[in-house]
Amino acid sequence: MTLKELRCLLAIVDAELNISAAAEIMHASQPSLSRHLKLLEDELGFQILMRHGRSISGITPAGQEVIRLARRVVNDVASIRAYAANVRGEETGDLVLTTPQTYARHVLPPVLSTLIQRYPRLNVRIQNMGEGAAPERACDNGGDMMLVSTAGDRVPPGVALPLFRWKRMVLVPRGHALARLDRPVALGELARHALVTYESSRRSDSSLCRALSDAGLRARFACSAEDADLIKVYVRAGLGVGLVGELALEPADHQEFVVLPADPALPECVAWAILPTGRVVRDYALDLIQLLAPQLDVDDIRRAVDGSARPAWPRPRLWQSDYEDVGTPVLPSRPISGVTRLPMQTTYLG
Amino acid sequence: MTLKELRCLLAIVDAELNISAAAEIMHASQPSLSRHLKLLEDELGFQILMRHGRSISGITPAGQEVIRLARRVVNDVASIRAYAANVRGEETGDLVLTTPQTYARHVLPPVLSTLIQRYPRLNVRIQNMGEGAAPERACDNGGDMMLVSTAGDRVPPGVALPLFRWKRMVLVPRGHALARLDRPVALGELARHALVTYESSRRSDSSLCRALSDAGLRARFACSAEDADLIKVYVRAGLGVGLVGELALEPADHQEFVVLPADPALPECVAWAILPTGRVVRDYALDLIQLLAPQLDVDDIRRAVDGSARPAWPRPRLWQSDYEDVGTPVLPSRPISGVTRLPMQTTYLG
DNA sequence: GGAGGTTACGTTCAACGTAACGATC
DNA sequence: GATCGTTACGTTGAACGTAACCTCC
Repeated sequence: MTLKELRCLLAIVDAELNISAAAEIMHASQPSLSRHLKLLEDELGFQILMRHGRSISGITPAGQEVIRLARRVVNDVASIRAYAANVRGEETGDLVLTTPQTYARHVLPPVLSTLIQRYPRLNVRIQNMGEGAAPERACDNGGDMMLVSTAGDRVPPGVALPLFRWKRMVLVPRGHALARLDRPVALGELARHALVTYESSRRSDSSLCRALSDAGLRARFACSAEDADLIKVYVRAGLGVGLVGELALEPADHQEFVVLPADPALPECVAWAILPTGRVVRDYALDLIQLLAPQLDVDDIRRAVDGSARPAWPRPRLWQSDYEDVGTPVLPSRPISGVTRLPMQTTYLG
Repeated sequence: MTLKELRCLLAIVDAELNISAAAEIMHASQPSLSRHLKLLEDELGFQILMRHGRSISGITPAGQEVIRLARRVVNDVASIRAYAANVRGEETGDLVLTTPQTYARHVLPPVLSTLIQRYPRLNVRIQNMGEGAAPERACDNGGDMMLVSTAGDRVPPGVALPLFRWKRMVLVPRGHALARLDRPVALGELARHALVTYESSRRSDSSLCRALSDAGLRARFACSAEDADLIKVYVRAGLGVGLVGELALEPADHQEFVVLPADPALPECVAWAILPTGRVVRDYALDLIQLLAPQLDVDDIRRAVDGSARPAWPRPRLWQSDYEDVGTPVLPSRPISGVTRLPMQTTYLG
């Protein structure tokens, strides 16, 4: 069994069981992958993938488990590489973020700007994700970090770091019935209007629906989107009362809309960073977390990821709406890596 | 980076940094290992091992971490192999047990006999271990399972399965002052005599010492051993009052000695099986656990090992001294493996 | 000078890609 | 007949072992 065989298997699986496509991705010939797969199956003594004659049609039950284990192996190898890159003080690499649109649009820009200033050759890739969706397959997608919002207690698997808290705000066009309130909008008032809010709030177990049903009320949705900016568009178009994260509000929105706090009974949301358990985290990924949540301790994070401790995280601070006004975010002093960096040529004498 | 390189690194480390010795173990030439190590170090960009000129003198700090990660990789690969062997219904393989002498001598014989009957080609290797020693490096030694005793709450790392409980018994020669008691020996009486007991009970945080000091008493040791049979020898020689696990008592001992229960204030001991977290467990290892602790659920164990659940284990039963009298232990019905076994030639159609 | 690690070199075999083939839709 | 996987085969290069070399006790 070789790493190459395992990587081929995963490539084939990730290419939706198309060997030719997987071969392209791996920059190898198709027969080569075919062969590696066969070798692996021969060694294990059973089929991993099911065949319809000559085409691959699925994964055997045992294959599922093999794939899970194979993923662990290649992740572990990636960890060694990442660790070495940290030791070398390498400042290049990939950073694959899976994040809801709201963070990508309203939280990450200044933060990533600072990060890229520090690591000019860093390659950040932002993968969009539904506001609250895909909590299960958290970090199995190979990404380095996932950002999620929760209002309840269901934290997805992996190492979950509470970054900051934020509140939802009510958004109505000037001249709307609620516009003259000048105080938090009560749950009852929310229930009386058609709402325009996040897709994820529509689920009956969402914090919004639960807060309303706890008060004996029920939400009525005019329209929902995954994207706070789209929500604004529909509020502007008069479809209903908007309910968005304060993160998404910019100065111009306060000009155009009337923005009111929501009933305090509507729970705060928490932004979490989810790190894959056991994988070594690159220094720049920790830097990103530091920028998002200065209250977190880097060593605590490392210990949590490698499983050697289960720290009690500090309560996250409230997000300040106009991040830029508070000054450009700063990076902690370097190096943050847990080990002393060795210049490559140094000969280590005992 | 290849698996071979990682394996070479570990072989060198495990051969106490002697490449030549490691080469012998790996059935390869010494320059080959030397080369693999160099390739790995070149790829990582820093030294893993420290050199005094041409001899290897130690491990760099970063190297320690690389070794830790490398161990994880090769363990994970071993897991794939073990899983495949389970799927194939393979009944051959190694089972490396690390166990205190008492279990090896008094608990395992009938159990392993049954196991070997079921798996005639199984290769069991028993590694001796101090009665309570080496709790940290639990399963890092590459073994499949570790048996330990605890009387307190300090359970070593890994997946700890409570197998059974046992009590300590007081052992005195016929004619000894305590011999006519015919009732449990009180703590005060124990403290008045020189004791002959397990090495591990000598530690000031042992359950024996704690029980005595809680009663304002202090133990006096005449002699201690890791081996219950040695303890009997010294009791026979009149060195003091013996204190041994009931497991270690055989019919002949009741003839020769006077055996009395110890004060109930002396806590019961629990026998634990420690499995390495995350490693796939071979079916025969689970069978062994079943024989030792029929109350444990096989699927619970699998879930605990792969990290997908953290079951509440049932309270272990009390060990019965004369195991053989209760009948030969029986194995659960087969197959216990979590997956359907595939005959090797079967073509899986989707 | 011996134990133990590195360098040099020739050989071998494993892995790759091209091309031909087969099967399935 | 187009798509996709397998088999066949020739070539190349990576990895191994032997032997020579170095170097520190």
